[in-house]
Amino acid sequence: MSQQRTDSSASPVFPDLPEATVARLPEYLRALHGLAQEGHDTVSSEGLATAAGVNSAKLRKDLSHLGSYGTRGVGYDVALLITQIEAVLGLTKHRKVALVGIGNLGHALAGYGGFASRGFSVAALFDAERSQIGERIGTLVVRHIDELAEVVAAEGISIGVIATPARAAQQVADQLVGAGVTSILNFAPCVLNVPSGVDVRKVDLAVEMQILSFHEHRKALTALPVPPEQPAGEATGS
Amino acid sequence: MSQQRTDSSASPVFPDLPEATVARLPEYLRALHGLAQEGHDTVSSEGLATAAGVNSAKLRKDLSHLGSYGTRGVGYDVALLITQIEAVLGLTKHRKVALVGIGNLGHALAGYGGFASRGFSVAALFDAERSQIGERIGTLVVRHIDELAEVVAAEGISIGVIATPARAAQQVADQLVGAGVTSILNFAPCVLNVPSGVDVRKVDLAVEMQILSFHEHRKALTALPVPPEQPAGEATGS
DNA sequence: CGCGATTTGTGCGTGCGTTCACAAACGCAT
DNA sequence: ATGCGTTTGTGAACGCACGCACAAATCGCG
Repeated sequence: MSQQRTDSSASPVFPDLPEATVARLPEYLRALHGLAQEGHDTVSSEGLATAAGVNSAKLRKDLSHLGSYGTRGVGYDVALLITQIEAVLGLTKHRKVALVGIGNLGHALAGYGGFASRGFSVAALFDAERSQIGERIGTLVVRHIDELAEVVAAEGISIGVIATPARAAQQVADQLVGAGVTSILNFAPCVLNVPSGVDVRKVDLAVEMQILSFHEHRKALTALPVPPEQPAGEATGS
Repeated sequence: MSQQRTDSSASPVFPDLPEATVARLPEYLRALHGLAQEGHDTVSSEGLATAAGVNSAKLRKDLSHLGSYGTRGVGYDVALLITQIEAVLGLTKHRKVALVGIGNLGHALAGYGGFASRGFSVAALFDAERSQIGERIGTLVVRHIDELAEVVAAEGISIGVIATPARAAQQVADQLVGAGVTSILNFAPCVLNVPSGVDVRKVDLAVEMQILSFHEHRKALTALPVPPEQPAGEATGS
C-alpha cells in the first residue's frame, strides 16, 4: 500500500519525541548499518532489538514515533529505516565540531574515527597553552582559544567539545556560547552553566568507574544469597 | 526514618538503592570535594544541589536513601558525607583496572588522571597488535592480550576497560569475563554479550554527538515556524 | 527558656518510560 | 480468492522517578 515516503524533502520535526527514544536512535542506527553490511534487506523488530541490545516492544514503540516505516508480517526495510533515522537525527546535514583542550584526551578525540564516519568533522582545534599551539594533528593545526569566535563563525561550527581540565571548562563554555555554539559535549568533570537554548551533554569517565565500583561493592557484599540459576563468574578476588 | 540499617557504622549494603540515585552519587562526591577544598565544613542541600547541577529535593531524597546524615537547620557535614558516599560506592577499596586496546583512545585513558584521583589504578595494559606490545606508557608496559587471564589473577583486577575497535570488543569481553573480571567499561560502539552477574557500562562518543545533532536539528527547525506560544525551552542538559 | 529562622526528611501527586498483550495488516501458499 | 502464519503498531497497566510542599527537627538569640 502507500507506505512510501510521503515527502522526504520536507524535514521531519518531532518536538515531542521522547528523550529516551532519541538516546536510543543512534544505537538502532549503528545496528542497522551492521545489518545492511551483512546483506540484510529487511529486519524484524526482534532481530533489530537483539542487535541493539533492547527489548523488541520498546524498539517498536520508539520507531512508531517516527511513523509507520515497517511492514506487518515482514519487518522493517533496513535501508529505508537508516534514511529515516538519519533524517530525524539531523545527520543529513554535515556538522562541524570545534575541539577545545588538546591534552591527552583531546589528542585521542582529534584522531577518533567515529566522528567522521557519522557525519561529523572536527573542523578546528583550540588550546590555551602556548606549548600546544601550532601543533599539527592530522590536517589541522592547534590554534589559540582567543581565535575561537572568529573560526567558529568562519567555519560555521555549531558543536563544541570540551576536553580541558575542569577549572577551565566553564570559561571555555562561555566562549563557545559567545561564539554561537549551541551544543556542547563536555568531558570535564564539572557542571557547566549555559543559557537556555544551549544543550550540554556530559561524559565523565570517573563517574562511570564509580558506578561500576558500586556494583562491584554490592556484588561482593551480597555473595550470601544463592544466585537464581546462572552461576556468575568469580566474585571479585577479595 | 524508613528503615535504618542496623550496621550503619559498618559496611553499608544498599541492595535497593535506586539506580538513578547511584548514578548521581559520584556527582555529589565531586561537588563535595570541591566544597571541602574551598573550606566549607557544612553545606545545605540547596548549596550542594547547585554545585552538582540537580534539584535540591532530589538531592535530599537521594541522600536520605543512605541514612540521615544531615542536621536540620544546619545542613550536611561535608567530610562526613564524603566518607559515607565513598563507603556506599565502595571507593574505600582500591580497585585495579585492566585497559585493553592501546590505540588512540587507549593512550589517552592510560594517561588519564581521573582514575587515580578517585581510587582506581590502571594496573595493566593489553593489546593484540604486535606493534603495540612492549611499548612503555607511564610506568606500565603494554602486554599481549593472551597474558590477560594470568595478569588479572595475579594483580587482583576486577574492572576491565575496552578501548578496542568494535570488531574485537566481544572477544575481549569474553576473555575479561573468563579471567574473572565482573565489571566492564566499554568504549567500543557495539553491544556486548556477557553472563549475568557481570556489569557493563557503555560510553559511545558517536552516540552523544548524534543526540546533540538531533537537538541542533530540532532547534534549527523550530526556529523557522511561527513561535506558537512557548519559545522558552528548558536547557535539558545531562 | 522560649521563639523564630532555617533546613532536613518525606508523603503525595504527576508524568515519563517500560512492558505486556492483542488486534490489525501483510505475504504467501493453496 | 481465502485462510494461515507472521509481524507491526498501540492501548493499557505498571513501576519508577521527579518535584512540590510541608511537618519535624535543630540552632541561635534575646
